[in-house]
Amino acid sequence: METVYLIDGSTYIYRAFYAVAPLTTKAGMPTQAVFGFISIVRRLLREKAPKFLAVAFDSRGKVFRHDMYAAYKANRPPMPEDLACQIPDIHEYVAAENILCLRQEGVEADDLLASSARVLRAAGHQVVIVSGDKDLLQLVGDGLTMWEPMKNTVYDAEAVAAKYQVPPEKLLDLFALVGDSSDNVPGVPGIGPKTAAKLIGDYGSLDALYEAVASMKPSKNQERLVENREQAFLSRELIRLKSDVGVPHDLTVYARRDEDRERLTTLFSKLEFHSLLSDTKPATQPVDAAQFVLVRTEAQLAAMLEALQGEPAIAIDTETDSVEARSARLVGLSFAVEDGRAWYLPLGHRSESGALLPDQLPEDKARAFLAPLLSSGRLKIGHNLKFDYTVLAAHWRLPLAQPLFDTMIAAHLLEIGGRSLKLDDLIADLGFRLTSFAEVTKDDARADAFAHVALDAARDYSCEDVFAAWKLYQDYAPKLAERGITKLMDEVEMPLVPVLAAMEMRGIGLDAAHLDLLAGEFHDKLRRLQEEIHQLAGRELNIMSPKQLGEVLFDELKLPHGKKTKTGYSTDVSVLEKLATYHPLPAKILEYRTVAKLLTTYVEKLAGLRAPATGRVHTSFNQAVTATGRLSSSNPNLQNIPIRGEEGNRIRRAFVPAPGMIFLSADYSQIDLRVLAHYSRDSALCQAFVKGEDIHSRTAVEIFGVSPLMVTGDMRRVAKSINFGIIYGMSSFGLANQLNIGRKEAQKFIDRYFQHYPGVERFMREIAEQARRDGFVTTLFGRRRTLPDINAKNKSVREFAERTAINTPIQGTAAEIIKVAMIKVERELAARQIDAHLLLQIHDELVFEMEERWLAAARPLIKQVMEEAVDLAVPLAVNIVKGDSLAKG
DNA sequence: GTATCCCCGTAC
DNA sequence: GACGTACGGGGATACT
Repeated sequence: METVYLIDGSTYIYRAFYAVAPLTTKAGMPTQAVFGFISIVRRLLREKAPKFLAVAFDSRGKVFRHDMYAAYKANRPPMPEDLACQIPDIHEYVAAENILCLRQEGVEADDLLASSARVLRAAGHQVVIVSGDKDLLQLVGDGLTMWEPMKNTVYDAEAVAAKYQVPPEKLLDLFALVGDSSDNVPGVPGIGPKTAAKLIGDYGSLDALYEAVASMKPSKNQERLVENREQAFLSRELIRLKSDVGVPHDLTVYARRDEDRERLTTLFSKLEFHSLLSDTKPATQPVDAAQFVLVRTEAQLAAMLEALQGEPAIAIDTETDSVEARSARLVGLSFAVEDGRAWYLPLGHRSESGALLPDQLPEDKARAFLAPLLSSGRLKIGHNLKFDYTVLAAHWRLPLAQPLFDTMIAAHLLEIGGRSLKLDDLIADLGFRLTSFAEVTKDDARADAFAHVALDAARDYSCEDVFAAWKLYQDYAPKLAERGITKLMDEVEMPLVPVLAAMEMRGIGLDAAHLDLLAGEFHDKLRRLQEEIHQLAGRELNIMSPKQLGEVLFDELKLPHGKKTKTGYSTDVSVLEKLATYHPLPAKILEYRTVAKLLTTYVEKLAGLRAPATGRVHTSFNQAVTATGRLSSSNPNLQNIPIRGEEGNRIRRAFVPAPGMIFLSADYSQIDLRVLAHYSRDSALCQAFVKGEDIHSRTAVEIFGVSPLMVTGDMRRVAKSINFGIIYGMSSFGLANQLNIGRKEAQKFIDRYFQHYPGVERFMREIAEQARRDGFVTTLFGRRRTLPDINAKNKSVREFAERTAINTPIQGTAAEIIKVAMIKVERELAARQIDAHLLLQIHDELVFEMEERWLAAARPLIKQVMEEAVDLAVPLAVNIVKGDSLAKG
């Protein structure tokens, strides 16, 4: 018994055409459907490694269903010319890949798939249909599943039943009632999926339903059924798949054969699919351990260094006994160079009793030998170098010197890897499979598992990893150059690595007593609020459960419900605030939520993460997470510490400088709007910044048409909302919601805004056009964000991509500016031997720690370096304040 | 019991 | 549906 994959070619041609960003050859020949189609097939080949498969296509022209029903698919526009011209290349690809192609005049792909599935099932084989077409779900059953690669979901009989409320064998009857507007199959008008599922569920089948229809009690639905009887049965025949068209019975015909490399190469060259071209070269290559050397003695270490001598670029990896770099001890170090040679230097392998194993050089000796290399100006390559940097700096006081090349960050810049940036996953794309950590440690769950791995096994594992990093470098470096972001990599992202590592190592001080005080107070307050809430609700409930809250508010108290969520009625702030006018309960709930949030997310979390010895918390600043190039912070997230409200500020007060030190906080004033001014060159906006005006007041002057002296607090508030909204691509609806005003009025504000800042409107229009044309947007330093949905058919999906297109260059550029500032500030402080150090970055703000005596020198220097970090069309402005905690004001 | 989704709320 | 980027807590739900 074998598993056969049957690919629904036709739907994927269409999907690829509409879903993938427009792509053409240099000469303008459209290619995105071919590319998208190839991507799907390649993914199947890679992930499922099918031994047997076929792909089915629709035939051109009329099919038998047109004879049954002239209007079949009549509402379908003809295939767009841009797509039609790609069809031959798709067939050429299937042929070159040597995959069985099913195609027959007068028959649709669905029928071929149904027929093929039937004969294969009859012969006892498993069938997996690769498709996103719901009509094919009627085939699902014993031994036959459907895989939807776009969503990566598998449908078996249960999944179908869960989705449609009827088992797959009754889907045909269900669809007969519902119809299908895309194929112009009528069904019974007025009957949707819900009603249909109920009817089929109640009566068992379409036939049974119609037998009973006469005796049903009169209703709208009954009328509809009676009136459209013919249509329902016709619909069923239209949707019913034909499973007896001629298809190969012999399994061997479906067997996966070797692809025709030359033919593929020719095709990919013609289509200018450069990334696929390189893919075809190394199919799968085992990592060759023959050139992996275990370095046991001083002589061997000297020999290794000798071999590394002439190498301009060296990949490095550290093995440790902990995932926490700051506290980790070194277990080993590995090095790799271009031709596949790699070395493993064991240092901290231990017996079960904890004693060091023999055949390992002493650490101080290793350090002395390696220091010249690690401090040299040669390129050091690694995957997640911040980890290795931290281990070496914390453990050996030996920071890795620039230049660096972090393959994880490079992959992120190149938008490679989807959601996984793990070394194993990235190197798999280049055709290598690595031994997993679980394999080499034999599932040893101890934190220091690697220290107990035998030396030979550790050598192979570590050398594989460092070899992989080298290979990634080889692949990524030219791709960065192709995108024109080598400078971003070399001059921004890589120099930032040591800066972030140092910030993480320093941590920030926490006042434990103050946290304890807050915890006690918040607990008391929550207890009191809980009692009051239960009193007002008339019963006990879990206040944190939106579900239970909804029951009390909307079912029991009958308060008016507003917007819905997927699972019930919303109970978020905006809803509860409105309800507060009807009943005292919602206000109490809001208060409870606020305090609970502060207690669990901040007070308790921070107290738990304090390092006992120092009382400091050490966040992780991640450089390869966000789509725009911002940093993110986790464990704990120190970029979302509360700032609004008195209680939030009390949490900020828990962050304190070390004894004898002070904080200095420097934040960019309106950096996003200044970037917008730079991009748009809008003269009013630029002028406002050049003159150093309060931008929100200035905007208020413009949109309300009053003199500067007449601007009220309310006017400024409205202007501020608009200024922020603009950066996010907000609509009149959004602004209206934000300001609690009518939509018309909101639109009026927006109109007036654009009237006075016409350059901004032009910028927004042009960036969206550019995104539609290129399929991506870029930042000042060339970071690219691909927008797959920018030409989507679905309006809300497309509009979301458009807002992203507007926001990303602004947010991304602001992120780059502050990154550059961080690098320069640290450099300048060090050059002047000013002992002031970065602790935090909060997107537009930098927090430093220093002794008071450095303040006078540090303050103007930091301000100047930040303001001059990059050269924009408008000046950058920095506010800078001293503090004895993070509290504001 | 664990993993994941969803809702909600905090920051810029 | 309607305002962009994150992280994270807790409940609800799905899965093992």
